[in-house]
Amino acid sequence: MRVTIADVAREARVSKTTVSRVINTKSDVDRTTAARVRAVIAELGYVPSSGAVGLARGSSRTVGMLVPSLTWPWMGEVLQGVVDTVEAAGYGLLLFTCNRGADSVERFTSQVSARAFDGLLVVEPENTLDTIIGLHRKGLPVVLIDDRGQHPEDFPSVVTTNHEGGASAARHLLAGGRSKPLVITGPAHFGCVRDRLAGFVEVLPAEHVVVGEFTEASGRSAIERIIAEGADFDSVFAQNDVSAAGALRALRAAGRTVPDDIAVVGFDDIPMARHTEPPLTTVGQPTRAMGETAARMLLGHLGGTPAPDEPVVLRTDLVVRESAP
Amino acid sequence: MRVTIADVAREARVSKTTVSRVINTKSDVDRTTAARVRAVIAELGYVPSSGAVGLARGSSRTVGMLVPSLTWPWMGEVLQGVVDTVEAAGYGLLLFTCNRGADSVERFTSQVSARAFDGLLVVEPENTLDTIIGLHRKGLPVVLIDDRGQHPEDFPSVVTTNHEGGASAARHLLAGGRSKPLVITGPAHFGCVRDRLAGFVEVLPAEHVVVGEFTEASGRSAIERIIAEGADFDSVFAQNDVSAAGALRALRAAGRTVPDDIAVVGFDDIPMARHTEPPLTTVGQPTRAMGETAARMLLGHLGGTPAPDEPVVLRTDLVVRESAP
DNA sequence: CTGAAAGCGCTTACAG
DNA sequence: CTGAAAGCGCTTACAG
Repeated sequence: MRVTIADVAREARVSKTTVSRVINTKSDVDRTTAARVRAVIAELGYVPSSGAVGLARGSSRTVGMLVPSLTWPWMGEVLQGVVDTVEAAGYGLLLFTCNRGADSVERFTSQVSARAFDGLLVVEPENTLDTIIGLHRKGLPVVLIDDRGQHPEDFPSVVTTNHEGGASAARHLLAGGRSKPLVITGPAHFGCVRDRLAGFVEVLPAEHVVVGEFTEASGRSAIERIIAEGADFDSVFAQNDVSAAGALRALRAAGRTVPDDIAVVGFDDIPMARHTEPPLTTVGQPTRAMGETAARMLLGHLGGTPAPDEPVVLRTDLVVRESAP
Repeated sequence: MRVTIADVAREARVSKTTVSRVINTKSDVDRTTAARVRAVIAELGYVPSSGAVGLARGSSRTVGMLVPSLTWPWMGEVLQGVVDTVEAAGYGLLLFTCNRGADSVERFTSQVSARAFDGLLVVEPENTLDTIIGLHRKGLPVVLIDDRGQHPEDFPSVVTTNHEGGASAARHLLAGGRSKPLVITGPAHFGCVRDRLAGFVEVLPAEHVVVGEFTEASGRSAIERIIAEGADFDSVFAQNDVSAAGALRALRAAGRTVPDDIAVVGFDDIPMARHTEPPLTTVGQPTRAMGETAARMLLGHLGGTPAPDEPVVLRTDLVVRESAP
């Protein structure tokens, strides 16, 4: 049978109130009484029921996290950062991915109403931003981990320096003597895509820009198309590593040598980047730090610190490998 | 203010008992009464508090999952399989990684006593098996996702055909005309390492066996060492893809061509496997299915279906790519 | 078919 | 410094 606060109270010959006070280390408990209660707690192996505590206190000491997918290359790092931070604070992490359409979004929002968690971290799944904003308006603390650069105003979020990241890629290529870049972007409606491109072309104007889809296939076909067109280019800036990997493959298939003929720079620095042939120079995103920072912001908010209304900006960093030395 | 069952009852002019019966679709409620209650529920946007329900019912409709790391290449797939299954059943998923030593293991076990979840899925973090077994003995439903082949007897678990996987790699190399394989294993104390090796050598005896660590560096150094020794080999079976990637790199550095000089086969089929140079032939593990299966077993157990006492075995499948055509 | 009441295991004014 | 009692929002015998 479960050990309850009543058992502890009886055994220690005090009231449940006093036991509660000891557990929650309130002042105003006699030192020897407190010691006796603690001894009984240890002896009985008592642990407060999280459900009961949550009900009585009106909070669950649990944080929710909503993500579009768990298999994206950088998601593991973000999650790890979140879990580490949340666990260290004594909170639990409830994980959701609503990838079954409207139905599952609804299921998710009902968990919110059920008060299953006190606050929410979100990497936005496609078409859920309105829902998220709605929940936030209704009082749910939310922090957005913004991988797309399209957070609404005044919304607590962590972002990275996409513009500067693009610029750093351009500076690196320029310093390496490249002047005719091909840019393979991601989907055009993402803010990060616009920012990375803007940062890049400010430093190094690009005659060739192909809109990709952040997929290997789109990276590959961008190269195939541009080569078929007979375009003249000496370098590639792919806006994520996955499409950069596709580009590397297509270049090799076309008989172009990387980096001698064509230098290639990616974006993200996912684990795969060090295993491509040749290893990929890329603009690294601090994925783990993004998770940690977002979690800290949310926990802070739950603890009473007002969330910053400006997005928190984390730095990207160029990682130089063989594809663009 | 939160809408409670009392609000619904008042508005629908019935007792809380009746509302509860409607929510939980018990029989014995007048059709028109039920309809009226449902209408009020919809109108008020009432959602039962998960904490209160859990407390009253003694269960949380939440499953816990304990993993050693969230950044391992195949963990995302396992997690996705788990989350999909658990969500579809209307359960929540509480995620734990106790990678801060004994301290965090303790924190985790106290969550168990707190009844934060009804059952546990675990990919065993180093040195926690005893704790897990202890929790299971005390009545916590547990299903082990066994990536190492070292589950105790009579423990509900899902495993893969490591022995057959090793054998399939050997058969493939043999069919390709290879006869002098080098095997790069993982840590010797893992059951899966022994099984994969045993399956392999039953088909194709290996003169050269190097104990690795499932890391890129260990794969690389295994090749460097064996080449330095002047060993004669025409193929490599690396027991995971990460070390196979290291092997590919070292072979290239040593001027050996893959697959012409040396054929290479890995194990796992992580996403990276299709991006190595050349793309890696590998023994695929059904990682997502492992997660799904384990989750289904656990949910079934929570629902009353007795858990199978034999491990559930999932099939590995050879994926042929260019490194060993 | 329906409801009053007790109970799940805590916390928190309130009173002393 | 301590305790009795009410309350958090549900479910579940029990009685009708």
